[in-house]
Amino acid sequence: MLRVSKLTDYGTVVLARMAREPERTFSAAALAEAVALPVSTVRKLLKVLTRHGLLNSCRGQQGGYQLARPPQRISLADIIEALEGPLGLTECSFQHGLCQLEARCHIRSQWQDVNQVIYGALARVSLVELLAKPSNKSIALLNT
Amino acid sequence: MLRVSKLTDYGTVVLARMAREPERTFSAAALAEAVALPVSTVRKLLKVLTRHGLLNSCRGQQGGYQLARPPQRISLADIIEALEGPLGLTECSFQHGLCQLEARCHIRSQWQDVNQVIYGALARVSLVELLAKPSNKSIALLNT
DNA sequence: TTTATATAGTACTAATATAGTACCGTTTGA
DNA sequence: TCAAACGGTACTATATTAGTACTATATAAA
Repeated sequence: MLRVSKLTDYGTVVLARMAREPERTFSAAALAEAVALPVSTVRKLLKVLTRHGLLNSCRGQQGGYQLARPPQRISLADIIEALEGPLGLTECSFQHGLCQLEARCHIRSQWQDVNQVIYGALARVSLVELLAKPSNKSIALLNT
Repeated sequence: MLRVSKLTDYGTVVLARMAREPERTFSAAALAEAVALPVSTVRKLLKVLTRHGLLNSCRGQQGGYQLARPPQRISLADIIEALEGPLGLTECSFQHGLCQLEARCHIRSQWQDVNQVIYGALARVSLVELLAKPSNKSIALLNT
């Protein structure tokens, strides 16, 4: 239903939590505790986010994870791309040649436009906006 | 990967084809032929679109399907909602009480804003835009 | 140098959703 | 009356997602 995966959903929750203390280093266990999610799940999540450059990690005692960039420079688009791969509403908008209709299809380029617009909207929401308590603020921002 | 289902994808192709002859009544077989998709699949698709008011149907010999509204009044948002249910990027944005984190979650309302923005973008693309050959036209439109 | 802590990588199972198809019933025009 | 065409539903196979566990490696502190 045009839904992000649960892992992505969790990702935004976890990253938003981290954004409240952007300098702090969190262990997976501490984060799981803070957002009330299973440790295994949070661990998986953090690994992926690290691999995609949104987090820095440090092993060993006193190790943990830290935001790789200031919160205002980590967007929903970044998070979704890290956890779900490149955004593409249709198969054909993601990669050429997968769709057998491609030759006869007249609407491929239009889907690509739509993708770009949605990407733009998601890119304009950073962890800072995500964290902002009151609503309607981000909306205003997004519609510029 | 933030992707619409194949059925939705097919739906846009089929409806775009119908929009090229907005007054014409198409049988499922004729449409399937026109867009090179299996008849069974197209049949399923048309039934759902009819149930959701995007098409009018007529049974019997000489029966078939017809756009229920002028093409400029049928949007991607309509199509996606018909085939995938109400748009909601996260579970919680769709319905209250599903997510156990809700009480402790600070970003629910932000997701709702994001949904609205994406809905708006999809609502602004009608079958007419979808059909328009050259690209970058819809983009300009969408960013207003 | 040893040990406890913490991440990295991977693999696996279960549950869910999607894709695709078929069948039977009903309506309607010729 | 018959054939064309939609309506509803059910079913199977496949793919994806969700959740979890296990082993290896790195690091800081004792």
